[in-house]
Amino acid sequence: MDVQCTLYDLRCTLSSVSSDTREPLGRQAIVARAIAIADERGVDALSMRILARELGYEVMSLYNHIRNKDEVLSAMVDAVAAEVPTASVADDPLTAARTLAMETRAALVRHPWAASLWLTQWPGPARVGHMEQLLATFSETDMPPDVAHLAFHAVNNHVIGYTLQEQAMAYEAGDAGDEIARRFLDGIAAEEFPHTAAHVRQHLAGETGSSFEVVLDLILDGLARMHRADSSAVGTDR
Amino acid sequence: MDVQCTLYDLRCTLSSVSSDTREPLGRQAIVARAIAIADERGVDALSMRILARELGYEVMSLYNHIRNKDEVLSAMVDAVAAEVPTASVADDPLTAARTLAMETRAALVRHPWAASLWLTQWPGPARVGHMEQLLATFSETDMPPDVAHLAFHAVNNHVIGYTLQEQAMAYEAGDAGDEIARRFLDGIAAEEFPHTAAHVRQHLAGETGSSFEVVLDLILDGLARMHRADSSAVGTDR
DNA sequence: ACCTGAACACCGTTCAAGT
DNA sequence: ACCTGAACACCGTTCAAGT
Repeated sequence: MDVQCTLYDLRCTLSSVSSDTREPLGRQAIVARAIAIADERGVDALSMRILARELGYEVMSLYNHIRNKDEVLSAMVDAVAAEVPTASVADDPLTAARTLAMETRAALVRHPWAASLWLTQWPGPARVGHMEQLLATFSETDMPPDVAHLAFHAVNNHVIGYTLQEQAMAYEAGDAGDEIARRFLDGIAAEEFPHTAAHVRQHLAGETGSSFEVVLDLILDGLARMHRADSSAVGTDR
Repeated sequence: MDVQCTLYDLRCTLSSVSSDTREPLGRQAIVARAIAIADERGVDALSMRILARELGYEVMSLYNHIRNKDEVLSAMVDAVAAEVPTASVADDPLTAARTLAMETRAALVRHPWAASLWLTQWPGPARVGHMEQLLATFSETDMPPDVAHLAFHAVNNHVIGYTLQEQAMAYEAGDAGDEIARRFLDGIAAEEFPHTAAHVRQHLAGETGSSFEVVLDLILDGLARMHRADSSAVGTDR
């Protein structure tokens, strides 16, 4: 027993002196590595076993620091939510909402796996903070509460829905996102589906740049108009 | 060899006469059963092994009729797309687009697993038909092509984004969708996140019924206004 | 032509044992 | 306190053998 202790201590000493290249395991290190893997190779390539190997540990060691894989995924999205900068207080509420939407989208584009997890994973603190912020900006407008409620969902849906849709399009293609559109075009009978063929061709021609912003503005303008119509009570709308 | 053939034939005869309760295997039967399982227990509960067992076959038999699981999933969404009734030709284009959006949403609500597959799975014939139809209705308006292109994405994003978002909310709760909202409310500090707490309370109070339609109309109105502004060239907009 | 047993290379997670 | 070997109950898919 004396011997055992000595050997153990020796090993600890040795490893602390040098030789042990791996960083200490912990929730933060795990999540950071998971994000790196998902960024590089997609969420599908993220397994607990691979995650552990890349960290230099065995699979089971992870469970000393996190409850299960779901907790890792939750923490990953929350990290993305934390990347979204808080909107400037100086701006008027609606443009603050606009830039918040743009920044959220930017974060989701930086981490293409995040949009779908955003929907399915239980919201962590950063996500709740993000909600709070968007809701706060709408409450600073003079929208009535029910319109503000609506505004939150409309903007949120657009940000996530648009990004998901876009990423689904580019999913299988490598950097050349066109590849997939071209393959799709080849697959359908252009004479039977003329509008679809034309639509895809518009995409290939790149005539579809900033539609995220255009639709976002359309929604925000619609909301502004809505509450203006509301507050002017009797409609001298036109 | 003679004996073998006889035995085999005998078994075939017997089974065709009675005894063999299971229906013949085929692409259609497989997809139908897969949809039934996903409807009842969710997509996560759908494995090839379970699917085969419920059909009365071994797993590997499935691969005589379909290439892989992905093909099954693709066929499942396409079946949902096929459920969406074609819009009446009598309506004016924008209301036709509106009812098409509503019907699509209804189909996605009937099959809660379908919305996320809609985004990730390669579109089959019914999905292409669905695209074609929505694009066709917008092209029948007098929108310029670029606005029609935008309209397609805006409406599509809303339908899928809204439904996904909504289902994410109700995901873990059983029939009582409130359960999850209440749990969320308990989890956050109401004084730190007042707007978020208020928002969730609005949901619990049920003050949030038809927001899908309201936002849809907001988008469609915005689009109509947009092309009206476009076509009247010089803006006598107000 | 269609069904299937055995096998392969994976999963996430638990539990008891190690230091 | 933290790490880990062995094991459990799953996956999707292939291949060669059966009738």
